[in-house]
Amino acid sequence: MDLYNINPMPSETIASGNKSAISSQPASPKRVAKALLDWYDSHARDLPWRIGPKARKLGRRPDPYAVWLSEVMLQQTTVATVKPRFERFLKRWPTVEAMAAAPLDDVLGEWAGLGYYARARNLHKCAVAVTERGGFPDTEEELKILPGIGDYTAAAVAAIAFDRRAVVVDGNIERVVARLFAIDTPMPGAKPEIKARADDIWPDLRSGDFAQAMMDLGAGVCRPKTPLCLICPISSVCDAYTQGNQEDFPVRPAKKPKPNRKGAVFALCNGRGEMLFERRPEKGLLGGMLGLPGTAWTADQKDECFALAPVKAEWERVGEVTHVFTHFHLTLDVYVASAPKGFRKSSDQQWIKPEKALLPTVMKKAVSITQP
DNA sequence: CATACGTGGGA
DNA sequence: TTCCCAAGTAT
Repeated sequence: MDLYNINPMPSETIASGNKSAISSQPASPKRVAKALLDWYDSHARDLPWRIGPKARKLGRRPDPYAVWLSEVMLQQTTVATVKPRFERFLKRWPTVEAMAAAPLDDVLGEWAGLGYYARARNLHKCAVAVTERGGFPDTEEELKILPGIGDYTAAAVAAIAFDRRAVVVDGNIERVVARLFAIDTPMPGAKPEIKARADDIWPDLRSGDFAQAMMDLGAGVCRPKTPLCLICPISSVCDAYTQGNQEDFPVRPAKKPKPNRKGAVFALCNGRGEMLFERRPEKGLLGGMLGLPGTAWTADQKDECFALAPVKAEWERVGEVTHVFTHFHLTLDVYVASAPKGFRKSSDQQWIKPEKALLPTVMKKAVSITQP
């Protein structure tokens, strides 16, 4: 017998987590929403971009700029990673106008290490667009037009920053709803059904708090592995919990294996402790970021890669680095040389002290093994 | 609809 | 170690 497949205990005997739990039927949408909002009132996470439920009820609203910035940073990125980076961004550019006025390369540099660099390019583009129109739009429809703002972010900003009723569906809410209604359609086909079921229980009031309540529940209670159903405020109306198979939802298709790719990068050093970097093409992998010059990254490694080196020199192989991208494994040979006399960098290249270069992680790894 | 697009942390 | 995946978007 599954540990969790039991009847709900009397609320007094359960951890303080679900004092606000729904105790009995009927499980109307309104009761589900109330149970989650009550739970949020006492269990909301304290996050730097968030106005907590108490202050929110007193009329305080979060800065749309901060909400937007946090939502973009949180796309496919953990809260723990985002927290300090969000603080740095907000300190450096306190307003959307300030960010819009900054050079794109500064925004990319501040983003270095966070991944999915199209987000940073779109972040800057969006800041410019918002500044031109005099501020953030306050509807889902208008938000979704902006660069880097899709279904999720448009709904999240509309709900959290502007208190619009918007059905917000991220990975957490997807999981909560899939379990709540035991939706066994495989992802991503289940998305329309999940959105519809979320819509059913979504309240007209406190839409933003409800979105955050669902996300907090998904992150801390209705977790992907070993969900804490015993302290869940809505376990008694959860179909998956009733069936005892909460971990089976949502249903995900088997993942495909990642192919291997190889390449080489060339670390050219000058006499001033600097290294030669170049700006990567605007589109594609690590687009717009600084990196070491090198070969393309392909399935078959070529023996003679030195044609792609920045200059003919005494290249010494110092080792290799491995890195895992979303869709492939990379092994990078790393070569080092001193710039020959009379070497002239091209206009798209720049000399930077390696410890000061703002680089994507894979490039940081490559640079690190060139250091003594 | 499928694929490209990063990274780090936890089990 | 290996696998999973975290507040997705663009094409």
